[in-house]
Amino acid sequence: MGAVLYPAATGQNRQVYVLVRQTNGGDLLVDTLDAAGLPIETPVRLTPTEFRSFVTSHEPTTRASAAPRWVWEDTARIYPVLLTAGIRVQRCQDLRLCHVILKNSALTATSELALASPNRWDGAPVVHLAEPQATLFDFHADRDLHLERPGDSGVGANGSGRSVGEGAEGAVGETAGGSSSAALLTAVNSSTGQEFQRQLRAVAGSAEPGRLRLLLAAESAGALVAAEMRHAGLPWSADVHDQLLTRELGARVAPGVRPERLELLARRIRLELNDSALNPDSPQELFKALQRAGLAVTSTRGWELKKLKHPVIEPLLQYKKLSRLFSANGWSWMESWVVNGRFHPDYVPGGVVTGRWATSGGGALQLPKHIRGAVVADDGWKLVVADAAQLEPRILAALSQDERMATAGRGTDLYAGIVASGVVETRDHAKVAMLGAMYGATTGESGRLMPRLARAYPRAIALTESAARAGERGEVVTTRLGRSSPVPGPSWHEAQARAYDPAATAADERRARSQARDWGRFTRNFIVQGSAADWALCWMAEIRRELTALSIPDPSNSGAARQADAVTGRARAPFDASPHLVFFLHDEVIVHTPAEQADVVAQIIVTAAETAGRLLFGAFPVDFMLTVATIDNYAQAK
DNA sequence: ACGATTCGCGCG
DNA sequence: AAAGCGCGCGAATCGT
Repeated sequence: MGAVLYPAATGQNRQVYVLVRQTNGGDLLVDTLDAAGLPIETPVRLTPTEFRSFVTSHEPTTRASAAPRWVWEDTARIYPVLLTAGIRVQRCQDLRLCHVILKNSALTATSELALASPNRWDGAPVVHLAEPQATLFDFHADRDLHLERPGDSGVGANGSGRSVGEGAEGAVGETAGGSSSAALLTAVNSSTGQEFQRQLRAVAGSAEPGRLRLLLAAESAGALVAAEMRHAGLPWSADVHDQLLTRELGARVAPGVRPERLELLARRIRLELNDSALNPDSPQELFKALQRAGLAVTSTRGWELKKLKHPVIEPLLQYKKLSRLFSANGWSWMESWVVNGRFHPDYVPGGVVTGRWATSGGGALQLPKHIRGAVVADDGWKLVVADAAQLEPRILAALSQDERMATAGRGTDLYAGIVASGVVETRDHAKVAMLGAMYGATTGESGRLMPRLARAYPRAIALTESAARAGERGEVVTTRLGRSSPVPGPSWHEAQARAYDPAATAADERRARSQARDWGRFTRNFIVQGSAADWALCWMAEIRRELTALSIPDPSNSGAARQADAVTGRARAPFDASPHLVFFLHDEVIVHTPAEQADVVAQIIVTAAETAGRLLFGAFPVDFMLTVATIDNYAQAK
């Protein structure tokens, strides 16, 4: 395997960590640590205001100086407050997210961290804001740093009304006894400090410290990006959106009322099905009405209805389409999530077991294609939209070192390359066959085409198969950078055990086999989807780093302007003047940029993809092709 | 009445 | 076209 460019633990560029902890009183305890995690300066206790100044003064103002890595428990909690004060940081280690990775990774399975009995670092994920307005937009600049976990106010899970300080640093046993400030000021004695030490040791003691170090850095960078994207928001034209809704649904109506077009369609459906009381939103009622009309359906799913011939089908499909638009992305959605021309969704880094992000509000990852025209760049600005083409097959080629598959995708659409190699006849077949290989299809067209793929690309297919077999045995699989799949739950193991019992019935065996195969399909997909997520995080982290560098003066470039407002002398808001990420969707990013910088941004995105490929796979010759478009609104992409 | 689950559909 | 992976969300429906 070629040399892989993982970051070194130590070296010329000595890493400085700044450990940030919260106190009961709202102050912050800040320790500067060396690369080994040992204190190198006297710890300081800062008020929130002092902390903001501290962060600002420690972030580099030129490209020549290295940024510290801020080490804190939870980026989602602390970083929005800094952003609101106009402060960005370059790097961090999010202990909460990194803990999850290290706790589960097969690469650190024997570490002290992984073997420890469950503690507060294994707790439930933070509760995210349901209403973005609550703390994000009502924030007053001179209000004190506010580190409460938003969802914890009111009725908590245990109803105890546990204070922030207790949750963060006290009342967790580790600083028990003397919670004097002297004790709290000792980094190594704090829960946060101890956790950081455990994480450093887990990485250093693993078989692949370089990969894990990269993964933790990328995951943490993702947490920064998620907070920044939510803060900046996706440019959103409420006017365009409203016009689209009005055109499709009719004029806006009061909540709880069906818009005109929906109501008319509902009446037609009732008429055609001869059921004057039918609620077309009720699958149950609809199913019965369809049966009564003599339609042999097994469900009310759209794709099943599409195959039928009956006067009700057309209005019904139309109704389903429009009611979806109305309920998922209608006016009430706009009210909730679009503020001052920006869509502020709540991203959840690490929200998916594979390492993909999830959302906990706003549904940003399910933004329907037909409303993307409402994503409109500001005047004088552009959207640079980039999509990693056929990312997962390319990841599979690299993971399995399948040079023939990599060759099929070199400089071209990978599916087209498979066709050109004579493996299958059409691009569609190539795509269906590849998806089948990565998802574990056994039947249908995909199942039929798979064997041809296996003959042409034995290494790639062997990898997906071995991942599936591992899952069927209940084993763990691991992504390129070290994120491991969860182990199946107790009911899975019980089902397997039952099948081996002498008294097992045929049904027991069938159930066990079926569940084993289910889990195999999960692990089969996990290595590909998860490694693609590894790649995408590195890609995005690289993009972010380079975009940030654009706004940091280059010391060799004399006369570079400081990022300050000429009139007030105060730092500019972080995102109102320079290119920044505004959207991320698994294998796609959008950067909002002043028009004159769009070309530079596009180049940064392309270079970042190459860098991400090298970071994961070293010299292995696989292309990560992008489609890049500089446009005014998102509907113009592809 | 209200929380949990199911259905259907949006995205990759 | 509609199986094969991963999600979130809203409305209806189930369960207590």
